[in-house]
Amino acid sequence: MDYNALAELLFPEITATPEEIEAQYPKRQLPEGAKVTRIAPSPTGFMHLGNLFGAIADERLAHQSGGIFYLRIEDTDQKREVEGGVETILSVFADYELAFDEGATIDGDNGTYGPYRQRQRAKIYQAFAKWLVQQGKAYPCFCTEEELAALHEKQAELKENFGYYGKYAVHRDLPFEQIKENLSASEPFVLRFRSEGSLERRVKFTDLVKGGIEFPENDQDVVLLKSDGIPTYHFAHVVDDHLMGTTHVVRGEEWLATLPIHVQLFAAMGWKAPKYVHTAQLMKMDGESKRKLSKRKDPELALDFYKQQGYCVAAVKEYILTLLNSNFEDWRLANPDAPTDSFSFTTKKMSVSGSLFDIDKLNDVSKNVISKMTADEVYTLLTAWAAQFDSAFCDLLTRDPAYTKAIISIGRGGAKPRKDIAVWGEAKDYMNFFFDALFVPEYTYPANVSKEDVQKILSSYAELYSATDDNNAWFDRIKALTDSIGYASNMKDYKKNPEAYGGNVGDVSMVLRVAVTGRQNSPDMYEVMQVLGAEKVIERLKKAAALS
RNA sequence: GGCCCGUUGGUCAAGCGGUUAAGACUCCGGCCUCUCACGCCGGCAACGCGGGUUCGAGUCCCGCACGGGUCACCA
Repeated sequence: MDYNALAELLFPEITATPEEIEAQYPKRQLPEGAKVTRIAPSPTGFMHLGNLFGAIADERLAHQSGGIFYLRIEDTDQKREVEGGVETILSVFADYELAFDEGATIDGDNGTYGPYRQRQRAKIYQAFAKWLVQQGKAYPCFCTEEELAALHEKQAELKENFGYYGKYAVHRDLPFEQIKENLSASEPFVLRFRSEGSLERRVKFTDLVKGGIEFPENDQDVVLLKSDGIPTYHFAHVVDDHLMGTTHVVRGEEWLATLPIHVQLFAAMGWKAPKYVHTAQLMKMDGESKRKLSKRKDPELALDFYKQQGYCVAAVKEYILTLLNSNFEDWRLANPDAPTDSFSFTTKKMSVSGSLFDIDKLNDVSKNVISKMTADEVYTLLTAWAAQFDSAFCDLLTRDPAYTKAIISIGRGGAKPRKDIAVWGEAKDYMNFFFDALFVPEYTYPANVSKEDVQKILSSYAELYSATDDNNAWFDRIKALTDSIGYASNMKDYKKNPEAYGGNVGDVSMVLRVAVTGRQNSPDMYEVMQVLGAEKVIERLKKAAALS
């Protein structure tokens, strides 16, 4: 077989040589040890937690080492591509503040190792494919989908391994004349790799997460170029990551099974393979068993869902980091206020087995993250969320920013900050009584306090309240009121001899709390009254008295 | 079915031949306290099974079981 003639027959319009292309992608000039990583999603219009998982690892690995983190769009499957898919990807990474040094952007590409969209690189892959054909390492296969399906069935019956290999690789040695004839009849074909691998031989490999692994060589004649001339993942990965100088490929462990193919392809091209980091899958409970997060089955794990619920970016990132590096949590405990970027991320601390996504843990992390924010930060994030998902609430929040910030400030700062909300979606319930429009009181008083006493407490306190009191003076007044109606102002006294009193200072406080906030749980009453203002407090006391 | 990866409390996980088998989340008590939250103290709860190796095994080896992944002109 004249492979040069075959190459010309197959790719008459491709003139670029591998050398010429390589010249356009010079070796990157980076400091010693700098890692080049990439995130390479498909524009399917859907991003979920798993995508972020890898992206955060990529970003840290690159930027921590003074390297490059870039975005490549893997749009080789036109069938699955949706309109705006690239925009979705870009907006998610923008939301999560993952900064790319180069790659696809909204108006094109940024960087000198592009193009960063694979379909635009078709000619590049084809040039390398042609070169493989010239060496007899690749050949056209005219099998139809039906024929391949039939082959699969036959192999199932015979209990043989599935796929296109060995004796089943029927078009492996098609005569030149036959190929020429098929081509002139416009028969579609794919370009397959001619595998010299054998299941008898084993290859050893080191994965940065899994450690040493060993597997049989690949014996499949995998598809390099699909019938539309666009490469499969396998070929695109090898060509792109070589040309673009990727040093570390971070990807999900579902790729482990195809690693023999990639290793084989790199060797066939005469290139050095990158280091691989196969990350354990994020799992989800499905009935009794765990399973990999699935795009189709788990829409609630779409990043959109978190955005809608009002999980803040910092919290989601922080949670992912705890999953990604097992020592992150301890580090955070020891360095509560350090920026996450100062944590030294390492592939050595990545888990080998898949972990279950735990919403309770995320909520806990989120409460901590929010509790450490300033009131201004919370105000900015909360109103931004509300603007998108609850515009009526947003109007209330932004009507008087100083007032809203005062609400947010309650219990904030100090050594023991409140941790009331995990997601912005909970904020409305938490603070509703501060807004008349949302104030729907439920006047349920302590059972041991008589109606008369409720009236007494409410009317007396309406006269007593002074907004200029400090916290102690404020409580002294309540205690005085408590004594005046024959209740115990000292809890210890009360506990010693409960029969001697009608109730205690806690009961009195509760009556006031119910009247002012319309419920039995609230943040610190003194602060609540300060924020509400004397006028509103007295108005609420009177309203409650009238309705009780 | 073949191949590959994995298996410590409900969840996330330390552990690297000798530990009372850490810690975090959840849950349950208690304390603090004007409620809640925070905080503090305490509690429940784990090395998949069977063989080896060894004075000694969660840790090493071999089987098995179970779970997961993968076997496309999808990535």
